[in-house]
Amino acid sequence: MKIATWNVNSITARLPVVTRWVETALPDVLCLQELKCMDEKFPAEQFRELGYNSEVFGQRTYNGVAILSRNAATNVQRGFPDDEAGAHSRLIAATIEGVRVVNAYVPNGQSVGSDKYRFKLDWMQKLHRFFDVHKSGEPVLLCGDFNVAPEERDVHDPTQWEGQILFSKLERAALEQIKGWGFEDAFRLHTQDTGHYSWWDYRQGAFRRDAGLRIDHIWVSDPLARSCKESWIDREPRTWERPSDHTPVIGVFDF
DNA sequence: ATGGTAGACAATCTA
Repeated sequence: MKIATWNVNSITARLPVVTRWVETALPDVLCLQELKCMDEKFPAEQFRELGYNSEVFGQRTYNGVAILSRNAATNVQRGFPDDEAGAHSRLIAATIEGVRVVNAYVPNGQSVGSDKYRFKLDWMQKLHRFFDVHKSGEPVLLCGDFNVAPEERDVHDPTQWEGQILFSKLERAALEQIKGWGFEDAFRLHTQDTGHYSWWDYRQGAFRRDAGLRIDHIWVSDPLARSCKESWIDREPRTWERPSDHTPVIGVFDF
């Protein structure tokens, strides 16, 4: 099973780039974030032609997540169980080939200490509690745009980023709390060095300078960690015309 | 020092 996660920053703007990548990468499962469109605008037919089923949790203008899969997705869950009407579309989960796949778009948080920062920390607490119903012996995979770089080696300039949004102490602690459920970072099962990033700001030539952060992740419970053959970040789509500011993260499992 | 760029959607908001 080959699974990928990608924040596409508008699926309608990014459709050419995403279909081009899918045609050669051929993931079995593709988790998308930041669709920026409602369910009825999602290009499900185009993905159907490429052989994918789409489970979509859209939202007008902001957010929106989807799980595309070659095989059937069952028990699809949209949002947190206690979400009220008008809650952000940031979470979708489905069972595919026996794996509980959870696709999360963690809030950006804007700036440390802001209302959006507190919303981010609250949302991450909710995500932590979301796994209360699962045991770490089950095959569970949590992926998406976590909007947090876990460690210094995931940041191009840790000194500059220390205490900033995406790399502040409380965000990293909240991430550790979620991980404490029993997750392992699939990417770090195989690669230990620095210089691997999944996001580069559109501004100030960040990609050209390789001024990136590793904020998109695939986390897995023990049964999946033991069957994880490879995990990498494919930075090629970030070099294409009209790219997303994020690039796909991939994991391959014998499962 | 509060920019810089991209997207949605029509004056700002979010990232």
